[in-house]
Amino acid sequence: MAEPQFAAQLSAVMSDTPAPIYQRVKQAIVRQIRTGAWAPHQRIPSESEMVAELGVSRMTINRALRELTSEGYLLRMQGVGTFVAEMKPQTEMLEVRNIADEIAARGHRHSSRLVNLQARPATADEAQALGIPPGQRLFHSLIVHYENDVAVQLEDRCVNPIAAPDYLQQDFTRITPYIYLTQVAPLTAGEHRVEAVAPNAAQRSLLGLTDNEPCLLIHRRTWSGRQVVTSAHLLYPGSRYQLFGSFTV
Amino acid sequence: MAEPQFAAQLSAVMSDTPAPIYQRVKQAIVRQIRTGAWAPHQRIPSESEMVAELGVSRMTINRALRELTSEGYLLRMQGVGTFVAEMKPQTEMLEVRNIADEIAARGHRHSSRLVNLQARPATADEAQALGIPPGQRLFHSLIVHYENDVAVQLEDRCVNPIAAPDYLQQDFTRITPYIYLTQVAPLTAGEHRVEAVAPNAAQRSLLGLTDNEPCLLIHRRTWSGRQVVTSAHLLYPGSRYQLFGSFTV
DNA sequence: TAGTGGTCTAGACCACGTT
DNA sequence: ACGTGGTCTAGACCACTAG
Repeated sequence: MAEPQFAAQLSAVMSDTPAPIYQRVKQAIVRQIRTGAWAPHQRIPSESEMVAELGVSRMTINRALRELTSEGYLLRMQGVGTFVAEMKPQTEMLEVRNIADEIAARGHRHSSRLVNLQARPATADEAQALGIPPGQRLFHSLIVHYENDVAVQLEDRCVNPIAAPDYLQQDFTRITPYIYLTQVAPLTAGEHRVEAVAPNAAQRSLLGLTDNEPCLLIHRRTWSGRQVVTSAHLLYPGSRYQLFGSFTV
Repeated sequence: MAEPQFAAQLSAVMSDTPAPIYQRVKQAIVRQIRTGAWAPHQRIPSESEMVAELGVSRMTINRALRELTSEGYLLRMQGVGTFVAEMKPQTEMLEVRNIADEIAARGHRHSSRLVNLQARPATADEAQALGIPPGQRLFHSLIVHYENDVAVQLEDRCVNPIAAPDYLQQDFTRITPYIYLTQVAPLTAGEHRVEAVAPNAAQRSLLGLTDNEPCLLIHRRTWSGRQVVTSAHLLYPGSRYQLFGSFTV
């Protein structure tokens, strides 16, 4: 019933910061969890108990608890109570950014060379990736991206003509396919896969690789509604590119 | 002033679903954005306008708008208004999961072989990664992880003795270093980097690779407070492992 | 039946930016 | 001065789960 420690924690937070009440309540709760005073799976005081102990309206307590739930700190079950969530930093994340943005963010110059742009029948693999019948007409583009004139990405892309009928008429030295496609077909979902591969002779030549150095291959598919808009293979020289991510619990 | 389209949208959503009001308001707004009726950077009706048009309390409208803001759909500026956020799915994410969990999730059997476990002086690189003086004593472990007896990860890990003094006494065939370390030193932050590399002879031997196939290398550092707890190199055979991620806008 | 969280309201005061 | 979003309250009704 009495939660002197929590009340003390809160009043401590109350006094020093001029933050909104719901923020201070959140801070106090996170502190209880971080210090271990409230362990995972443990039930924490109910909304009405906090209202009584802290002298704050229930809506304010509710907002604090709701936000902490959506942030992964708490689990709530109607009719049961509120519990400390299990610390699960098991699935951390890596950013996958647009190549042109990434180069610009480094303060470098992006340029590209259009190697191929045509309509042709889909191979079996391509048809499967795009969700169209094998042999059906698709658009294909092959572009090398440079960072300060050094090749950093080989973009091998298939496009569903239904989603972007004017794809072949674009100037892909001025606009990247990714940007164009998001303009004509607002993307709603996507997936990507990363693996390490050895480039073949044609790929080595296009990227200007002399030895057989390993490359990162990102295979990305993008949807607009139920329709696959595009399927791309992005090949990066291992020595010139890294994926990076950081996280905070 | 009059927003017949929006009001119509909302009443449509209102009628069919028995969802909470704030949810229906959110859906209606998202629909306005998805269909392009409300374009990026465009100002949308104010809270009080929505209250008048939709006959809903301001707190309910406020909750809908607040949640959509935290979900990235909207931008709000006090004293100015609420605006449609720019669609920026530029930085998509890849999951990086714990190897044991990942194998278990596939319904396969995880096992591991402890190749090395010792205390030794830090090399220059290791010292830098851990944030300790070069030559200072650290713990080192080298473990091969198997999925159904096929090697899928080589885990080369340095540990800060300050953070985990009993590291050498653990049985790492029963508990993975990652799990042990999160137990003794609650992690608060981390970073990782992924690149494609060619494995050396020792690495090939430990992973049971015959040819010189490319590998994914994940370098991960983990903090507990201001202290680096551990720095690990995780090496995956390219043919046996892929990172995967999917996203929805 | 009693307690929990989930939602909603009508009204209020405030800080902020524009005019 | 005015309209904006940011916050807070006191009270209410409901759905759900447990004993």
